[in-house]
Parts: sequence; structure tokens; C-alpha cells
Amino acid sequence: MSPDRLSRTFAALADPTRRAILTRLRSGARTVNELAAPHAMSLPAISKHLKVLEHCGLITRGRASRWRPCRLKAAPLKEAVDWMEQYRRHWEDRLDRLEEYLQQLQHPPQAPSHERKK
Amino acid sequence: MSPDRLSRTFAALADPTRRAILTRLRSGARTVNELAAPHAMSLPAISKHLKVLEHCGLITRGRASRWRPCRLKAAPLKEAVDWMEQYRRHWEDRLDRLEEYLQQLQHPPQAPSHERKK
DNA sequence: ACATTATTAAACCACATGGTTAAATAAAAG
DNA sequence: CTTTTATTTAACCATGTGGTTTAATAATGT
Repeated sequence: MSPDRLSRTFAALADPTRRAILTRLRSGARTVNELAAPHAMSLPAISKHLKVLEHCGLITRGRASRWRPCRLKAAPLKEAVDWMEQYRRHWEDRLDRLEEYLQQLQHPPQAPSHERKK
Repeated sequence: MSPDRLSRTFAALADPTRRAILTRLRSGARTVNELAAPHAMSLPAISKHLKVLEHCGLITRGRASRWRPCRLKAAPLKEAVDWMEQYRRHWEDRLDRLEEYLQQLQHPPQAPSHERKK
């Protein structure tokens, strides 16, 4: 039961090594060795990270003779940002206080919802 | 060695149950029981999810008599979106093709960068 | 005092994750 | 053909994650 793509994307982004790889790919396609170089870990470890990124669609891999150049595909990031954008109003300070005030009107701390009538 | 907050935030968002909880909290504070109700899992499971969300700052918990109302705090989402925004130009179609063309000029598939013999 | 309600803690389990080393594969170079 | 280079696979290991059930805690209601 593999999770949905949004979940896979967020999971992929949760690792600093993988984020570093994506950042590196912003300036163009790179081979596995090139991507591995800056990191203090084995090549198989990097290979696994790349597989994770590929599996959620954040990179694609071509074949150029004996190299497998990785290329950034940012589409899943759009999907993720779109999900988060729903919350923009919640993190913008101006509305935050009003927000909380309205929330308290709806759900006074003394008697949280549960059994209220419609 | 607990990971940085950005990593924790992405990890928190990688679970559909937790995203559903956050979505629910957009309309105001809710008690643990209220949040658990729509989900087919035990209360301790929900309690753990809330702990994850709290630990990365996506929710705060107050104390109102015997209830622990959870309240959304979207600030970490801003941090996450800010990171992703760097990639906006990569997912906007118009630039995508030009992007790839320029990347190929820089890193031709036949002989990737670093140890090319002249 | 006792039972009820809301929530958390503890102990446990299956499986995923992130790393390792050693070996396999594939293409290019000598 | 043999060696070298680039990368992946396999097997393994420690730790983390997401769930369970049972028990503890804490405040309220009777």
C-alpha cells in the first residue's frame, strides 16, 4: 500500500541530503557521482536517495553512455505548495489575531464543542 | 540527534492523517476527541500524531479544564513554502523547456562535467 | 467516595528508513 | 580480453514510525 504522491513528496523533502540534492540540481542535470561528491556517505546511500526522489517524480534519470544524469522535475513541488497555500492566511500576521479571536468565539475554552446543537 | 525544524515539518506533513488534522484545525481549535472522531484509529494513535505536530510547531495545546484544545500554528508552513518557492521557476511551464535547453548546453549528455580529457 | 470522561503513557509489534559493505552490471578505455 | 569507471543490487543492521492494547492520570459529575 504505497502512499499518495503528496505524502511521498513531503516524505522525500523531509531529508536534508535529498533537499541538498534537489538544490544542486537547480543549476542543471548532474551525474550520480557529482551529486554524491559533497556528501559524506557512500554511493549506494546516494543511489537510494535518488530512487526516492525519482519515485515521487522530483527527478528523472536519462542514460548517457555509462552515466545516469539526474534532472530536476519540480512539478510535485507545485502540488505541495498548492496544498500549503490554503494556509497562507493563517501564517500572515495581520489576520492571525483576528483569526484566534474568531476561533475563540466559536470554541470558548471553557466548554469545547462536542455536544453543541446545530 | 533530532533533525532540523524544516525536516521535521516536512516529515509531519508526509502523513495523510496529520494533514487531515491540520485541515480540520483551519476552522478553529478542536479537542483531541473531536480530532480523533473522523479517523478509524485509536485515541493514542491520534495523540501521537498531535505530539508530532506539536513538536514541529504546527499546533499548540492549551488546557481548558479536562480538555486540551489544539490550535493551528501555520508559521512552520511559511518556512516550508519559502524553501519551495526557490523552485517556482522550475515548475512554471513556460520556462521549463528553455531551462532544459540551457542545462544541456552546460552539461551535454555525452560527456558530463568534471573529468573530461581534452 | 466513586464512576465517568478526556487524554496521555507504557509496552509491544510490524514494517519503513537511512545507512553500511561487498558484489553485480554495464559501458568505455587500454 | 582485461581493467577501469559509474552505478545499482543484495544483504544486513540500527533506529524510527505508525499502529495496537492496557493502564495511568486528571478533572468533572453523581
